[in-house]
Amino acid sequence: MNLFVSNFLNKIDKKGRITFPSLFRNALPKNSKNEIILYKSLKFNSIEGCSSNRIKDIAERINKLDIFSDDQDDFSTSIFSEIIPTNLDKEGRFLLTDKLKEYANISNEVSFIGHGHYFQIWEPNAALLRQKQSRDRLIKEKKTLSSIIIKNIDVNEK
Amino acid sequence: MNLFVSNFLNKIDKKGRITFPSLFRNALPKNSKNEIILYKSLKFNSIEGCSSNRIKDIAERINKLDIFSDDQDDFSTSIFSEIIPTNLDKEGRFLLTDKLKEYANISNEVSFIGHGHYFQIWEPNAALLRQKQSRDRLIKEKKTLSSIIIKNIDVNEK
DNA sequence: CTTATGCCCATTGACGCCCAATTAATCCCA
DNA sequence: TGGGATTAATTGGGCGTCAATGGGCATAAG
Repeated sequence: MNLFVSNFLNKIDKKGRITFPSLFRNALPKNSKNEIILYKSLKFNSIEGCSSNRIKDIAERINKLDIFSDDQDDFSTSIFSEIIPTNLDKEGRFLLTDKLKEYANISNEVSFIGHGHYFQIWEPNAALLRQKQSRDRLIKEKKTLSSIIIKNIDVNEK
Repeated sequence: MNLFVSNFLNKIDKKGRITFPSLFRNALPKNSKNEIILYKSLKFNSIEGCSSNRIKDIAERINKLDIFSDDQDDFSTSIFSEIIPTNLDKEGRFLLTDKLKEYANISNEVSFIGHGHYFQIWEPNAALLRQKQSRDRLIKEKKTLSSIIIKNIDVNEK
C-alpha cells in the first residue's frame, strides 16, 4: 500500500525526535525514502506533509493557474516559501521546528493522520476532535459522498 | 466465487489472532491475497472490511477533487485516517486493534458476515440480532427479492 | 563552553513467521 | 449410502525480527 493511511500516536523524546510511522515510511517513494516535506496546513492548526514527489505534483497544479493571477502568487508564496524539507534518521525519526510545533500546539506527543497522498501531524486532542467532525459529516452526507466517490467501484479484478 | 458470501463464527486465540474465513480469503484479489482493510462501520457497532484494491481506487477519486477544498480534507480525514490495513499470516489469521474490538464489543469470538464486495465483523450475539432484524423487516415490508434488486441497488442500505 | 545535529547502539514489547495439533470437510470405495 | 481415509481449515505455541523509544558520543556551530 503506497498511501498514507490510518493514524498513529507517537511520542516526542527529550531530544525532540519523533518516529515517522513505519507504515508511512513504506508509503514514501523508493527514490526518497529518507526525506519528507513539511509545511503549515492552510486550513487548520496542524502540520501537513508529503513526499518530495508530491510537491512536484502540486507545483504542476499551481503552474497551471494563470501565471499573473493573485491566486498563483498567494499559493506559491504560502506554499513554496514555507516548505520545510526534513530528513529521517536511520531509525526513521525526524525533528519539528519550534515554529511548526507552536503553530500546531504540539508539546510532547503527536498524532499522524493519513490522507492518502499526504499526511497531517496534529496535537493529539485536536486530532481526535477533527476526526470526529469529519466522521460525523461523512455519516450525515453519506449518500452524497457515495455518489461522488464510491459509486461503481470494481473491487475484485485481474 | 470472488465475493464475500455466507457467514462464519471464529474464535480469538490467546494472542488475539482470528482466522479470516477460507472462503473470504479466496475472494481477495490475487495481487493482495494477504491484506485486508478494516474500518468502523458508519451505521452499526461493527467492523467493516474489504480488499486494498478498493481503497486504492477511492484514493484516486478523492485525489481528483480540488486539492485545497474543504470536501477533500473532510473525505480524506474520515476515510484514510480511519482505515486499518491488516495483514494475514500464513494461516490466514489477523489481529484486531483494541479500538476496533471496543467499538464492536468484541471479546473472544467474532461473526463474519459476507456482503458481496465487502464484509462485516460482529460480536456474535449482535450479529444474530442484526440478522433477525433485517430478516423481519424484509418480511414485514413484503419486499420481494426482485423489487429490491431491480429498483434499488444500494447495497449498503437496509 | 554550551547547544544543536547527526550517527551509533541498546532495550522492550509487539508482531510476523514457522511448525505442530486439533477439528471440520471432502472424497472414495465397498 | 455408510464410514473410514484423506485433505483442508482452524487453533495453539515458540521464537526471531522489527518498530518505537531511549541514550551516548562525536562533530559542528554559535
